[in-house]
Amino acid sequence: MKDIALDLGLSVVTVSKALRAHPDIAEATRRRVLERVAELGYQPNLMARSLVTGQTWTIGLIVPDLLHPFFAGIAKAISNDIRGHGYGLLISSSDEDPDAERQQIRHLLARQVDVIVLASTQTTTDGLREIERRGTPCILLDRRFAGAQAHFVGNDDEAVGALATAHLIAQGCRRIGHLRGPEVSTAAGRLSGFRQALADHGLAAAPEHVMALGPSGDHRGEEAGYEAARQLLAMTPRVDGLFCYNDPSALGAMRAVLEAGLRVPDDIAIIGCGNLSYADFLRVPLSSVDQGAGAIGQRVAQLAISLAGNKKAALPLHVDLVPPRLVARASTIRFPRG
Amino acid sequence: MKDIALDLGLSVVTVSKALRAHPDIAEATRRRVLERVAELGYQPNLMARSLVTGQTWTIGLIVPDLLHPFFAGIAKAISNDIRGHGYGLLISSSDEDPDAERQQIRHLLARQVDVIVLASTQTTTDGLREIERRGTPCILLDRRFAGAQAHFVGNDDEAVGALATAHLIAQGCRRIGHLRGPEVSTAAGRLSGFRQALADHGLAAAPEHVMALGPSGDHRGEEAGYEAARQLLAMTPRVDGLFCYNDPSALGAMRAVLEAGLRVPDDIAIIGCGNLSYADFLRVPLSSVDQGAGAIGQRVAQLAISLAGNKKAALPLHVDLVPPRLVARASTIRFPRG
DNA sequence: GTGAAAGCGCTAACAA
DNA sequence: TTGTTAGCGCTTTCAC
Repeated sequence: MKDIALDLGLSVVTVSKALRAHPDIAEATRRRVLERVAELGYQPNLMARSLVTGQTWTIGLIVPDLLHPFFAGIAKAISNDIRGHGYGLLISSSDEDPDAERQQIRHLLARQVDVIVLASTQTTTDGLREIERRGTPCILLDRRFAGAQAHFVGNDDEAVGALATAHLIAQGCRRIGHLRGPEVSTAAGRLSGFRQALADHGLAAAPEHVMALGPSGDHRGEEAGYEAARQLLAMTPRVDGLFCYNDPSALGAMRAVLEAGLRVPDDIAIIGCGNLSYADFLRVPLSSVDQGAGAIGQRVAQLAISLAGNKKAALPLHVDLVPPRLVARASTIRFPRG
Repeated sequence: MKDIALDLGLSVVTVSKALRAHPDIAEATRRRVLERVAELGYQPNLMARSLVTGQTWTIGLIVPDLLHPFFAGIAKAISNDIRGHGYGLLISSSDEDPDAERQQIRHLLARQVDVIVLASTQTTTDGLREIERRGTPCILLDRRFAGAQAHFVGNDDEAVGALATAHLIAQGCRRIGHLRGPEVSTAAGRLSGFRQALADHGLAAAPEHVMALGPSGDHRGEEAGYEAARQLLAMTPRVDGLFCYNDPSALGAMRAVLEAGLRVPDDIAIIGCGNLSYADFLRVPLSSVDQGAGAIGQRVAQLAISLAGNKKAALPLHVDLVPPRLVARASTIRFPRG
């Protein structure tokens, strides 16, 4: 295409420089070039440029499920925030499948992305080896790993658990249960925050009041929550407050409680996590902890951009814990003054 | 990297061919090469390859809002379906902003994507000119345009409207209203299907029973639906069935109806469109028309892959109308057998 | 079956 | 201020 631009009697180099506003180019020539470029609607081939500069202006994102509002929200925020900086976002959904995820990682690496952003479904840190070996900066999202040579942006999950639990305590709950999630950092953090908040108020959870939701994760969360809550209701003494790993499980738990002829929040107050968009419209609007997907996405975008710029000097590992926000609705509000 | 592979005493060419399972390469050499490649964890640079082959194995996707479950579902399905074929998905959210969308189009073009998939927010077909000029195949998604030189995959919106309306009629509604959406093909199609279904049953909508939701689109759909429904309730005679452009507006409408002391579905049956995931958990579970985002995504993926292969011989314009599916819930079911 | 030469579209050094 | 020479990492003829 530059050949075509040579009908200005210039060399390819000059045009190239003019296009990138290189300092040592005459204002007049630059004008002529830009004008002709506009006429022809010419656009430089970014691939070719990348091949020589080594920067692709591409950020790779791998999430377990694009349909999940949390990840979709993050993806949207990243997309919006990098747009103005000239970056593109290569997204793939790993479908909660560790093998697919590894394949995606290799794929992104082959495409020479500048940064990889990864909400991993792996259980080990092995999958990251290849990324490290290539020297590609990596940002872990949401789920944390112990010895990973990667940056991290996600929620402060202990704060999530503590926030929800403290709220239940403030609403007068004293026998608080927890439906805990799978064996990933988020679930562990929320459980730990739960325990911490109880301890801070001189309380403790009865062991049988902490139920695991099973490996279903968010998939069949409603059913898992329903089942777990039914078991929990059979315990004596009964819980009077329940913090659920996520909103779907909280929904299921609420169904179980209502079916048992109990009232929410009077008999049992229920709070979830995720603040899904339907929370307002339920039979009993669901209290929840908002994770701030938008904020997470913004911070990821900002970090990714700075990493993409500094390909050589690896920045020190950055850990960014986004604070959660409590959204109290009818399912927990027992005292109007709250 | 190939240089490194030259420690096998082969030429770059041979390695290149071996990697791509070129026919005229000795099985023995191929083995040696692949072995060494595995040892080193070498991966060919896809950019460099693209530069010479002209195919980038990249599909560009632009949607108005990645957070919207309809588009997120499509994106997820596309991502999953192209994965195995070696394609990558470059996604961007235009945020319902036509200018941002045009910028994204140029960006994708500069990146030499093989196919552009676009759920456009444009009102005219001008934005597509550049795509055509470049000869990049284009698939329009969801929203249709009259004279566009592009393929189309989306819902059969007339069928959406007809399906919902026929269902209301079958449930005994006779004075059916419609909250219609903005001036895009989807809203027009649903309105037209609505009218057609009524006509097919010897009915017609009173003009004052068709209310526009205003330009809010899906954004503040709930409020828009609430407002529109309140106006509708003031009319005499009152509607006994209501087909809403989307689920959020149906939710708002339901709120208005319940607040007015009327029953759903006994006094007014309500159906939306989109089948959002919360529909099951509402005070009155909401009937809806499912658009089949997954199916749309699959068909897009399939079409995109075939287009990406045939860059030279432009395929005949393909129009793929995915049939909608009725999901009847409590908000419309008046006759248990219905 | 293998390799040498040429080039994809662009930019980095240096020279002019 | 502009142009020349190289070369990014790969694939394509087309000889050998």
